[in-house]
Amino acid sequence: MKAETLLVIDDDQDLRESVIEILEDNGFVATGCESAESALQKIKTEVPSLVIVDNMMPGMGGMALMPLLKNDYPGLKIIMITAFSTVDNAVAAMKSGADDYLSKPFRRDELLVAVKRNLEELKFEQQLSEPDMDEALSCLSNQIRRQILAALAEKKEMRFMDLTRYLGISDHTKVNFHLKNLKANNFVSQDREKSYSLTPEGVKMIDCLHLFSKRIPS
Amino acid sequence: MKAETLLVIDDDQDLRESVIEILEDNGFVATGCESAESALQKIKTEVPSLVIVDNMMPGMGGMALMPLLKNDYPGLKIIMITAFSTVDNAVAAMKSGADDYLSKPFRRDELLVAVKRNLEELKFEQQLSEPDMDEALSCLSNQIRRQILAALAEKKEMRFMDLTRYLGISDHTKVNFHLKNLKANNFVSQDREKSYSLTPEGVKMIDCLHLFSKRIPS
DNA sequence: TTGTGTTGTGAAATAATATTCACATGAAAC
DNA sequence: GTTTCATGTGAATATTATTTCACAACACAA
Repeated sequence: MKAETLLVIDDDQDLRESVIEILEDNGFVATGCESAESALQKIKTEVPSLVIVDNMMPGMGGMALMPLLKNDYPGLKIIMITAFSTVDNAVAAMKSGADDYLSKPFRRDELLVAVKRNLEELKFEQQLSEPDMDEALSCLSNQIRRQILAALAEKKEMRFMDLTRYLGISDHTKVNFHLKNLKANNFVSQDREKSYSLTPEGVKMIDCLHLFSKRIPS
Repeated sequence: MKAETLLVIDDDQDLRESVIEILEDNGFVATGCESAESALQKIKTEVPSLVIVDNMMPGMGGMALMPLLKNDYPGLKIIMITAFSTVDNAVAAMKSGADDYLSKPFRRDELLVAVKRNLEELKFEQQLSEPDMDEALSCLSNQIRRQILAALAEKKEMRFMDLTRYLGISDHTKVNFHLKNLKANNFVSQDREKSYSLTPEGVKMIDCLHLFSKRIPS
């Protein structure tokens, strides 16, 4: 995994270089651009993980640049810095795609906190194709298993044959098959009395399903 | 399609009622709650399209309420209003899930513009045709397809062989197979120039994956 | 004891998914 | 024009997932 690079876009050379220095002092790899236009050019050859962009610049301003960047590089994190900050401006910046917003002058640690936090979030978001998501999703991709989870979420605890009848499935071994699968994935557990119930992980899965169906009402 | 309802959450009865009146004068259906807690309760029985929430309230504040709402009802639009607004507070509000932010006191038309704009956005987002859960989940249960979606989300647009190489898969027909699947499910489309990109539904799937990965790491 | 319902196992059959291979087309490069 | 790469198809194969079936242990009631 290659190092994350940061790009500082600001027409004020002093500020730009001092920001770069702060970042480099803290182990980041940072470069600079003096305008939005040159930044767009530069990013074509190397896409940074995060850009820090000034609002007011000759030519294209930071506010106009951000939608372009987010459009071409949706994963890119953007921190906007601005001298004459107002609430409205901050809200507009966030709506235009800024992930964070700093008012000038800012302290060195404010900058670093913002940078680190956003890089953390980026890393987190990039974890999309993780292995244990595999199991969870393939488990959930089966309708009967979803029904079982839903039934257990509803009834809290059920015995085997009650469950199969509840689901209206005639072949009990079929239910058993899926139940075993859920047990193996630790979404369902069986207590001493042979009753089945959701594990905490199972409850989480139900949660996910709810989010899903809310996000995908059909 | 039933009328959109708006919910105004504010402990200040005068302000709450005047906001509701403004909204009703303009043809909206609006109700009120005097606390975050009672709002959570109320929303369980009827989910509004948009909520207007005050920042400072006894008990749970608006800032704490928003993530809860966004978590349970991701489609819900939230406008935060606040008396002592600062840039930092506005930024924090937007990061916590606010879709818009108004400083008190606000003019009647500021409120109305914000409400209308957010309801427009909501309508727009809902117009995208919705995939169903079975298809969505079985599509997402395959790792390569998730990687393709993630790659396209990241790069916005890719040609076939670039995608194949990007994923590090030697057999291009394998990628083709999954790409065809994604195309068939309308998560990915191909433009005139043979480049592949996410459809709006595909973007939604990426969203769902994010929801997922935020929940799974226990 | 005999029957009846519950809860299970494992193997075999079947269905669904995924991978590989052999080949084809058209565009660009040499 | 020949080579090379990008893009793609369809059939054969391999792999997984799911269903079905035959059977068995146990409890409990008639």
